[in-house]
Amino acid sequence: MSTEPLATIDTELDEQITDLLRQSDQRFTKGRRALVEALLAGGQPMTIPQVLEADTRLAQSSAYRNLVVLEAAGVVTRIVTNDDFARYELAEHLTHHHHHLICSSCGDITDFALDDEAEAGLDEALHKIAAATDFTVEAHRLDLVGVCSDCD
Amino acid sequence: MSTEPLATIDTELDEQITDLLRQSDQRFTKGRRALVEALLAGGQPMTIPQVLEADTRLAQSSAYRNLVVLEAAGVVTRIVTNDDFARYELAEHLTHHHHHLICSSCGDITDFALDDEAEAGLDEALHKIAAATDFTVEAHRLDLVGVCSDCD
DNA sequence: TCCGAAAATGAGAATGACTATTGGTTTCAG
DNA sequence: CTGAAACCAATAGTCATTCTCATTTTCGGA
Repeated sequence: MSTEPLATIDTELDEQITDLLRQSDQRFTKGRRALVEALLAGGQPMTIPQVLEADTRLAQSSAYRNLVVLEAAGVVTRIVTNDDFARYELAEHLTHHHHHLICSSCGDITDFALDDEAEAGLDEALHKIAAATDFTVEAHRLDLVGVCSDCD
Repeated sequence: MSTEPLATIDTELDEQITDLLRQSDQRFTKGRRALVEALLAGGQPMTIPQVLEADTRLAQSSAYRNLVVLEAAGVVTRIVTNDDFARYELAEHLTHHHHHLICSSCGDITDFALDDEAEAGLDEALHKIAAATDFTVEAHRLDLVGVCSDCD
Protein backbone atom coordinates (compact mmCIF):
# COMPACT_ATOMS: atom_id res chain seq x y z
CA MET A 1 0.00 0.00 0.00
CA SER A 2 3.00 2.34 0.09
CA THR A 3 4.87 2.73 -3.15
CA GLU A 4 5.04 6.34 -4.21
CA PRO A 5 3.49 9.02 -2.03
CA LEU A 6 1.75 11.76 -3.98
CA ALA A 7 2.93 14.36 -1.53
CA THR A 8 5.10 14.43 1.56
CA ILE A 9 3.62 14.87 5.00
CA ASP A 10 6.23 16.66 7.07
CA THR A 11 6.96 15.62 10.62
CA GLU A 12 4.99 18.41 12.25
CA LEU A 13 1.85 17.72 10.22
CA ASP A 14 2.24 14.04 10.83
CA GLU A 15 2.30 14.57 14.57
CA GLN A 16 -0.68 16.88 14.49
CA ILE A 17 -2.77 14.39 12.58
CA THR A 18 -1.64 11.44 14.67
CA ASP A 19 -2.63 13.40 17.72
CA LEU A 20 -6.02 14.39 16.38
CA LEU A 21 -6.78 10.81 15.48
CA ARG A 22 -5.60 9.50 18.83
CA GLN A 23 -8.10 11.78 20.51
CA SER A 24 -10.79 9.82 18.67
CA ASP A 25 -9.13 6.49 19.44
CA GLN A 26 -8.07 6.09 15.86
CA ARG A 27 -4.75 5.34 14.22
CA PHE A 28 -3.00 7.13 11.42
CA THR A 29 -2.85 4.12 9.12
CA LYS A 30 -1.47 3.75 5.65
CA GLY A 31 -4.86 4.11 4.00
CA ARG A 32 -5.56 7.31 5.91
CA ARG A 33 -2.09 8.61 5.20
CA ALA A 34 -2.66 7.98 1.49
CA LEU A 35 -5.87 10.01 1.66
CA VAL A 36 -4.16 12.93 3.35
CA GLU A 37 -1.34 12.77 0.81
CA ALA A 38 -3.80 12.86 -2.05
CA LEU A 39 -5.59 15.87 -0.59
CA LEU A 40 -2.27 17.58 0.07
CA ALA A 41 -1.14 16.96 -3.50
CA GLY A 42 -4.48 18.10 -4.89
CA GLY A 43 -4.16 21.49 -3.25
CA GLN A 44 -7.87 22.13 -3.49
CA PRO A 45 -11.09 20.47 -2.29
CA MET A 46 -11.47 17.10 -4.01
CA THR A 47 -14.38 14.77 -4.65
CA ILE A 48 -14.01 11.12 -3.74
CA PRO A 49 -13.82 10.04 -7.39
CA GLN A 50 -10.98 12.52 -7.82
CA VAL A 51 -9.20 11.14 -4.79
CA LEU A 52 -9.62 7.57 -6.03
CA GLU A 53 -8.26 8.56 -9.41
CA ALA A 54 -5.31 10.33 -7.85
CA ASP A 55 -4.35 7.19 -5.97
CA THR A 56 -5.73 4.08 -7.59
CA ARG A 57 -4.57 1.89 -4.74
CA LEU A 58 -7.40 3.24 -2.61
CA ALA A 59 -10.63 1.27 -2.27
CA GLN A 60 -13.82 3.27 -2.61
CA SER A 61 -15.44 1.89 0.51
CA SER A 62 -12.38 2.56 2.62
CA ALA A 63 -12.03 6.05 1.22
CA TYR A 64 -15.59 6.92 2.20
CA ARG A 65 -15.19 5.40 5.63
CA ASN A 66 -11.82 6.88 6.38
CA LEU A 67 -12.83 10.32 5.22
CA VAL A 68 -15.67 10.13 7.72
CA VAL A 69 -13.18 9.15 10.42
CA LEU A 70 -10.80 11.92 9.43
CA GLU A 71 -13.59 14.45 9.46
CA ALA A 72 -14.80 13.37 12.88
CA ALA A 73 -11.25 13.74 14.15
CA GLY A 74 -11.02 17.23 12.68
CA VAL A 75 -8.32 16.39 10.14
CA VAL A 76 -10.36 17.12 7.03
CA THR A 77 -13.40 19.22 6.22
CA ARG A 78 -16.32 18.08 4.15
CA ILE A 79 -17.68 20.67 1.74
CA VAL A 80 -20.96 20.14 0.01
CA THR A 81 -22.11 22.16 -2.98
CA ASN A 82 -24.93 21.74 -5.47
CA ASP A 83 -22.72 19.31 -7.31
CA ASP A 84 -23.43 15.59 -6.99
CA PHE A 85 -20.31 14.87 -4.97
CA ALA A 86 -19.13 16.13 -1.62
CA ARG A 87 -15.58 17.47 -1.50
CA TYR A 88 -12.88 17.18 1.14
CA GLU A 89 -9.87 19.28 2.05
CA LEU A 90 -7.45 19.46 4.95
CA ALA A 91 -8.94 21.24 7.94
CA GLU A 92 -8.14 24.93 8.30
CA HIS A 93 -6.11 24.60 11.49
CA LEU A 94 -3.71 22.30 9.63
CA THR A 95 -3.31 24.78 6.81
CA HIS A 96 -4.61 28.33 7.12
CA HIS A 97 -7.88 30.22 7.19
CA HIS A 98 -9.26 30.69 3.69
CA HIS A 99 -12.41 30.88 1.62
CA HIS A 100 -13.79 29.29 -1.52
CA LEU A 101 -14.57 30.17 -5.08
CA ILE A 102 -17.33 27.82 -6.14
CA CYS A 103 -18.14 27.36 -9.81
CA SER A 104 -21.91 27.19 -10.18
CA SER A 105 -21.52 25.36 -13.45
CA CYS A 106 -19.10 22.50 -12.81
CA GLY A 107 -18.99 22.60 -9.01
CA ASP A 108 -15.23 23.01 -8.86
CA ILE A 109 -13.80 24.77 -5.84
CA THR A 110 -10.60 26.75 -5.45
CA ASP A 111 -9.26 28.47 -2.37
CA PHE A 112 -8.57 32.14 -1.75
CA ALA A 113 -7.75 34.33 1.22
CA LEU A 114 -9.09 37.71 2.24
CA ASP A 115 -6.58 40.42 3.04
CA ASP A 116 -6.04 40.87 6.76
CA GLU A 117 -7.95 44.10 7.06
CA ALA A 118 -11.06 42.77 5.42
CA GLU A 119 -10.88 39.57 7.42
CA ALA A 120 -10.58 41.55 10.64
CA GLY A 121 -13.55 43.72 9.76
CA LEU A 122 -15.60 40.70 8.90
CA ASP A 123 -14.64 39.01 12.13
CA GLU A 124 -15.70 41.99 14.15
CA ALA A 125 -19.08 42.20 12.46
CA LEU A 126 -19.65 38.51 12.97
CA HIS A 127 -18.81 38.67 16.64
CA LYS A 128 -21.51 41.28 17.06
CA ILE A 129 -24.01 39.04 15.34
CA ALA A 130 -22.94 36.05 17.36
CA ALA A 131 -23.40 37.97 20.57
CA ALA A 132 -26.95 38.93 19.60
CA THR A 133 -27.91 35.37 18.81
CA ASP A 134 -28.80 32.12 20.49
CA PHE A 135 -26.22 30.43 18.34
CA THR A 136 -22.89 29.25 19.66
CA VAL A 137 -20.77 30.22 16.71
CA GLU A 138 -17.98 27.83 15.80
CA ALA A 139 -16.80 29.15 12.47
CA HIS A 140 -17.65 31.33 9.55
CA ARG A 141 -17.75 30.34 5.94
CA LEU A 142 -17.46 32.74 3.08
CA ASP A 143 -17.87 31.57 -0.48
CA LEU A 144 -17.87 33.35 -3.79
CA VAL A 145 -20.21 31.74 -6.28
CA GLY A 146 -19.54 32.26 -9.95
CA VAL A 147 -18.35 30.71 -13.16
CA CYS A 148 -14.80 29.47 -13.50
CA SER A 149 -12.67 30.14 -16.54
CA ASP A 150 -13.08 26.59 -17.84
CA CYS A 151 -16.85 26.86 -17.91
CA ASP A 152 -17.06 30.40 -19.18
CA MET B 1 -55.78 22.52 -4.71
CA SER B 2 -56.66 25.96 -3.31
CA THR B 3 -58.46 25.97 -0.02
CA GLU B 4 -56.55 27.93 2.57
CA PRO B 5 -53.30 29.66 1.57
CA LEU B 6 -50.61 29.51 4.23
CA ALA B 7 -49.47 33.01 3.35
CA THR B 8 -50.56 35.71 1.00
CA ILE B 9 -48.53 36.55 -2.09
CA ASP B 10 -49.08 40.24 -2.73
CA THR B 11 -49.62 41.54 -6.24
CA GLU B 12 -46.10 42.82 -6.72
CA LEU B 13 -44.48 39.57 -5.70
CA ASP B 14 -46.95 37.66 -7.81
CA GLU B 15 -46.00 39.67 -10.87
CA GLN B 16 -42.29 39.30 -10.22
CA ILE B 17 -42.56 35.55 -9.95
CA THR B 18 -44.86 35.23 -12.94
CA ASP B 19 -42.35 37.23 -14.90
CA LEU B 20 -39.36 35.20 -13.81
CA LEU B 21 -41.14 31.99 -14.70
CA ARG B 22 -42.25 33.34 -18.05
CA GLN B 23 -38.62 34.02 -18.89
CA SER B 24 -38.06 30.27 -18.53
CA ASP B 25 -41.24 29.45 -20.48
CA GLN B 26 -42.93 28.26 -17.33
CA ARG B 27 -46.28 29.04 -15.76
CA PHE B 28 -47.05 30.13 -12.24
CA THR B 29 -49.41 27.25 -11.50
CA LYS B 30 -51.35 26.42 -8.37
CA GLY B 31 -48.83 23.87 -7.23
CA ARG B 32 -45.97 26.31 -7.61
CA ARG B 33 -47.95 29.02 -5.89
CA ALA B 34 -48.58 26.68 -2.98
CA LEU B 35 -44.84 26.05 -2.70
CA VAL B 36 -44.06 29.75 -2.63
CA GLU B 37 -46.77 30.30 -0.03
CA ALA B 38 -45.33 27.58 2.16
CA LEU B 39 -41.84 29.05 1.93
CA LEU B 40 -43.21 32.52 2.61
CA ALA B 41 -45.09 31.27 5.67
CA GLY B 42 -42.08 29.32 6.89
CA GLY B 43 -39.93 32.42 7.02
CA GLN B 44 -36.71 30.42 6.94
CA PRO B 45 -35.07 27.86 4.65
CA MET B 46 -37.18 24.69 4.62
CA THR B 47 -36.52 21.09 3.70
CA ILE B 48 -38.91 19.35 1.33
CA PRO B 49 -40.39 17.19 4.12
CA GLN B 50 -41.09 20.40 6.03
CA VAL B 51 -42.76 21.93 3.01
CA LEU B 52 -44.88 18.83 2.43
CA GLU B 53 -45.92 18.83 6.05
CA ALA B 54 -46.79 22.51 5.93
CA ASP B 55 -49.13 21.90 3.02
CA THR B 56 -50.28 18.30 2.84
CA ARG B 57 -52.02 18.87 -0.47
CA LEU B 58 -48.64 18.90 -2.19
CA ALA B 59 -47.37 15.77 -3.91
CA GLN B 60 -43.78 14.88 -3.18
CA SER B 61 -42.75 14.30 -6.78
CA SER B 62 -44.29 17.58 -7.89
CA ALA B 63 -42.69 19.46 -5.03
CA TYR B 64 -39.24 18.19 -6.00
CA ARG B 65 -39.85 18.92 -9.68
CA ASN B 66 -41.34 22.36 -9.15
CA LEU B 67 -38.67 23.45 -6.75
CA VAL B 68 -36.15 22.66 -9.47
CA VAL B 69 -38.16 24.74 -11.92
CA LEU B 70 -38.49 27.60 -9.46
CA GLU B 71 -34.77 27.51 -8.77
CA ALA B 72 -33.89 27.54 -12.46
CA ALA B 73 -36.16 30.55 -12.88
CA GLY B 74 -34.46 32.32 -9.99
CA VAL B 75 -37.50 32.33 -7.72
CA VAL B 76 -36.04 30.19 -4.97
CA THR B 77 -32.57 29.28 -3.78
CA ARG B 78 -31.41 25.82 -2.90
CA ILE B 79 -29.19 25.61 0.16
CA VAL B 80 -27.30 22.48 0.94
CA THR B 81 -25.68 21.70 4.30
CA ASN B 82 -24.23 18.55 5.79
CA ASP B 83 -27.75 17.61 6.71
CA ASP B 84 -29.50 14.91 4.70
CA PHE B 85 -31.99 17.29 3.13
CA ALA B 86 -31.52 20.28 0.90
CA ARG B 87 -33.37 23.45 1.91
CA TYR B 88 -35.15 26.09 -0.12
CA GLU B 89 -36.00 29.71 0.46
CA LEU B 90 -37.23 32.61 -1.63
CA ALA B 91 -34.45 34.14 -3.71
CA GLU B 92 -32.72 37.19 -2.28
CA HIS B 93 -33.92 39.63 -4.91
CA LEU B 94 -37.50 38.82 -3.93
CA THR B 95 -36.77 39.43 -0.29
CA HIS B 96 -33.49 41.05 0.81
CA HIS B 97 -29.80 40.26 1.03
CA HIS B 98 -29.02 38.18 4.08
CA HIS B 99 -26.85 35.40 5.46
CA HIS B 100 -27.33 32.14 7.30
CA LEU B 101 -26.78 30.66 10.70
CA ILE B 102 -26.31 26.95 10.15
CA CYS B 103 -26.59 24.53 13.04
CA SER B 104 -23.90 21.90 12.65
CA SER B 105 -25.88 19.52 14.81
CA CYS B 106 -29.41 19.48 13.39
CA GLY B 107 -28.80 21.29 10.12
CA ASP B 108 -31.37 23.97 10.82
CA ILE B 109 -30.88 27.32 9.16
CA THR B 110 -32.00 30.77 10.20
CA ASP B 111 -31.44 34.08 8.45
CA PHE B 112 -29.56 37.12 9.64
CA ALA B 113 -28.32 40.36 8.10
CA LEU B 114 -25.02 42.13 8.47
CA ASP B 115 -25.08 45.80 9.38
CA ASP B 116 -24.59 48.10 6.38
CA GLU B 117 -21.05 49.07 7.24
CA ALA B 118 -19.80 45.53 7.56
CA GLU B 119 -21.61 44.47 4.43
CA ALA B 120 -20.05 47.35 2.50
CA GLY B 121 -16.58 46.49 3.74
CA LEU B 122 -17.07 42.88 2.80
CA ASP B 123 -18.33 43.84 -0.62
CA GLU B 124 -15.30 45.96 -1.27
CA ALA B 125 -12.89 43.23 -0.27
CA LEU B 126 -14.69 40.74 -2.42
CA HIS B 127 -14.60 42.98 -5.44
CA LYS B 128 -10.85 43.14 -5.13
CA ILE B 129 -10.65 39.36 -5.01
CA ALA B 130 -13.00 39.01 -7.94
CA ALA B 131 -10.89 41.36 -10.00
CA ALA B 132 -7.76 39.32 -9.31
CA THR B 133 -9.42 36.09 -10.35
CA ASP B 134 -10.50 34.18 -13.41
CA PHE B 135 -13.88 33.74 -11.83
CA THR B 136 -16.93 35.65 -12.97
CA VAL B 137 -18.43 36.29 -9.56
CA GLU B 138 -22.19 36.07 -9.35
CA ALA B 139 -22.81 36.25 -5.62
CA HIS B 140 -21.26 35.82 -2.25
CA ARG B 141 -22.40 33.55 0.48
CA LEU B 142 -21.59 34.04 4.13
CA ASP B 143 -22.62 31.49 6.69
CA LEU B 144 -22.04 31.19 10.39
CA VAL B 145 -21.70 27.61 11.51
CA GLY B 146 -22.48 26.75 15.10
CA VAL B 147 -24.90 25.09 17.43
CA CYS B 148 -28.46 26.35 17.77
CA SER B 149 -30.18 26.80 21.11
CA ASP B 150 -32.28 23.67 20.61
CA CYS B 151 -29.25 21.46 20.20
CA ASP B 152 -27.10 23.07 22.83
C1' DT C 1 -67.92 29.04 -25.08
C1' DC C 2 -65.68 24.89 -26.98
C1' DC C 3 -61.49 22.31 -28.66
C1' DG C 4 -57.04 20.46 -28.98
C1' DA C 5 -52.20 20.79 -28.35
C1' DA C 6 -48.86 21.68 -25.02
C1' DA C 7 -47.63 21.82 -20.28
C1' DA C 8 -48.28 20.18 -15.62
C1' DT C 9 -49.47 16.78 -12.28
C1' DG C 10 -48.92 12.66 -9.19
C1' DA C 11 -48.08 7.78 -8.11
C1' DG C 12 -44.70 4.85 -8.31
C1' DA C 13 -40.25 2.99 -10.26
C1' DA C 14 -35.43 3.90 -10.94
C1' DT C 15 -31.00 6.16 -9.94
C1' DG C 16 -26.81 6.80 -7.57
C1' DA C 17 -24.04 8.85 -3.76
C1' DC C 18 -23.18 7.15 0.33
C1' DT C 19 -23.36 3.78 4.50
C1' DA C 20 -23.59 -0.66 6.90
C1' DT C 21 -22.28 -5.39 7.09
C1' DT C 22 -19.26 -9.11 7.16
C1' DG C 23 -15.37 -11.84 7.17
C1' DG C 24 -10.56 -11.68 6.61
C1' DT C 25 -5.96 -9.05 7.73
C1' DT C 26 -2.81 -6.06 10.31
C1' DT C 27 -1.20 -3.98 14.45
C1' DC C 28 0.48 -3.72 19.01
C1' DA C 29 0.79 -4.65 23.93
C1' DG C 30 2.21 -8.11 27.02
C1' DC D 1 4.51 -15.42 20.08
C1' DT D 2 -0.40 -14.53 20.82
C1' DG D 3 -4.80 -12.67 21.17
C1' DA D 4 -7.79 -8.80 21.04
C1' DA D 5 -8.76 -4.59 19.00
C1' DA D 6 -8.60 -1.80 14.99
C1' DC D 7 -8.49 -1.81 10.08
C1' DC D 8 -9.42 -3.15 5.38
C1' DA D 9 -12.21 -4.28 1.12
C1' DA D 10 -15.98 -6.29 -1.29
C1' DT D 11 -20.61 -6.00 -1.58
C1' DA D 12 -25.28 -5.51 -0.21
C1' DG D 13 -28.31 -2.09 1.40
C1' DT D 14 -30.43 2.97 2.17
C1' DC D 15 -32.70 6.81 1.04
C1' DA D 16 -32.94 11.60 -0.95
C1' DT D 17 -33.78 12.82 -5.33
C1' DT D 18 -35.02 12.17 -10.22
C1' DC D 19 -37.44 9.92 -13.92
C1' DT D 20 -41.55 7.71 -16.24
C1' DC D 21 -45.87 7.83 -18.01
C1' DA D 22 -50.76 7.88 -17.95
C1' DT D 23 -54.02 11.38 -16.65
C1' DT D 24 -55.48 16.12 -15.89
C1' DT D 25 -55.17 21.06 -16.45
C1' DT D 26 -54.20 25.18 -18.94
C1' DC D 27 -54.96 28.51 -22.50
C1' DG D 28 -55.05 30.58 -27.05
C1' DG D 29 -57.69 30.23 -31.26
C1' DA D 30 -62.07 29.16 -33.59
